[in-house]
Amino acid sequence: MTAPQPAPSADAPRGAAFRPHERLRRKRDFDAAYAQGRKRRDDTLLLVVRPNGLPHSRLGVVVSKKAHGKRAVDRNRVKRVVREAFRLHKHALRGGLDIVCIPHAPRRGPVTCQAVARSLLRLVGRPSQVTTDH
RNA sequence: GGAGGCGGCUGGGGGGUCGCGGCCGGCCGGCGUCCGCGCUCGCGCGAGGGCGUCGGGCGGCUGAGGAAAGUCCGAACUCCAUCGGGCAGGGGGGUGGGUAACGCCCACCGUCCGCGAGGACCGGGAAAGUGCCACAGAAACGACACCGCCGAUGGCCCGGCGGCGCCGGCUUCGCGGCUGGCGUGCCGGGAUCAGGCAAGGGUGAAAUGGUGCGGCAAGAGCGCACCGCGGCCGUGGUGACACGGCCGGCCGGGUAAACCCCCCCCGGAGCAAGGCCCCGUAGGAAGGGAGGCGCGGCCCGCGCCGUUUGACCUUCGGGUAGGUUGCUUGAGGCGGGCGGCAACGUCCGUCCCAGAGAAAUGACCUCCCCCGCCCGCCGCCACGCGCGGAGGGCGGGACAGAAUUCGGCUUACAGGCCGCCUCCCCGC
RNA sequence: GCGGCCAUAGUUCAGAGGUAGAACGUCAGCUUCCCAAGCUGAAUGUCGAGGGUUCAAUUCCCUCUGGCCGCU
Repeated sequence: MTAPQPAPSADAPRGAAFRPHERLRRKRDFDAAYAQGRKRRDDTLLLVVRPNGLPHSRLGVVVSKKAHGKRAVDRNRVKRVVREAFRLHKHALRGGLDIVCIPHAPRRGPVTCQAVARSLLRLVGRPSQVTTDH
């Protein structure tokens, strides 16, 4: 296997949990990220990244009604997909960051877990993990 | 067999890997506190236990909908000290029931639609008053004129007849006969006047009830029959109303989802309600100030604060987007008995069934089920690339995600299942 | 989550139960050597969608759709 492939996994590895302390839960967390963070983007995601001084990273997801549709079920699906991608690949991402993840409006089909994972690895992937994925 | 009506139910199923929220029970670790024990004169140190709290990990149970949606009604609950009057304002509107309540539900009535099963209806009042009814049309709220029809009756004009009266001419001795004029009478005509009439008049959404017969000068509910309308009476029904009889000839419309009248209902805000805790150069400064605030459109009533201790208002300054509670046992679900046509009520048994908070039910794989398309194979064949069967490949399986909680309504929705009923065709 | 408001020409807005208007903009002509300004004239709407009341609805009523605002 070559560079950052997302785990194609029918059977996902154990230990890839996503706990409440790994989330951005307060408005001030988001505000701090917007005020001090750096933006990184590709054609799938827009990330706002800020070092948080913790041993682990924290993730917040922003899904607007304008970009992802009026129905709550669609927006919730996008959030779950992003969290799932983060959960399965956080070991391959740089630690100690607050990450606000804003998916772009989908063109051609829904937001998929694999596409989000690919973007995360490209934008905030851990450099030492590039060749040792498996 | 075909077409349709109504009601109810369901809303893919099994397995695997990795995850998420909540509750419960152990385990490990940190911190706080308390207890007693050992060493020590003591400060203190060490091992242990209880409680609380935080974090990690393990096990068990559990975790979206019929609409969770829209927020259109109604309530519960909480706060507004109390909710008490009146006005204003808003809402509802056949009748009788159901319900905690409702604008909801059930049954019935009426009108309209459908061959029918059935369906639709914001369905009180227009002789209490006001407003509006464009264009067209003779006329639109009054009806009266206009066009038009008639002109029976009384006049007028024209023609005819000959009855009568008067006057005259011719003839006759005369009676009489013929003839002319006037008046009168009768008949016919004119539609000229008085007058009669409301049938008809391209219109229009709507024109003083409709159809038919009689009647008349022409007509007209003028008369009659049926229908429609109104009134009275009787019968049935709790009632809306229905049926029957008699009477009135019917002096008139529409619109109240226009104002309005009648009857009934309604205080306001909303779980970001509200309670507790934590934090807080804090009970700050300046100016105005005798009244102000509480309830929110107004008034009254009532209560509270204030005019020495300064209520209240304006500006400046300061603090807040933390925790916890409210938070899920409820007009509750399921099963059965009884009452009721039904909505529903009642009794008994049984069950506990999501409680998040940048917001949990997800991701991926696989098998089955259903549907559509394509491929080749087999069988039937009234050969129509039609039907049936096993198989392979591809695609699809709706609407949609709890946020204080219920009762409704409305809107969205693939497919499937069940029950009752109607109409048409065929066979026996 | 709860509560409130709006939708009419390309844009900003009027409007009343009876064939829908203003301003700006657009287009054409005149004027100018040319442009601007000025003058003259013209084009234009399923009145957000569906249903109901009415003879008649953009207006009145109901249901949707889209958009905007507020909350300690």
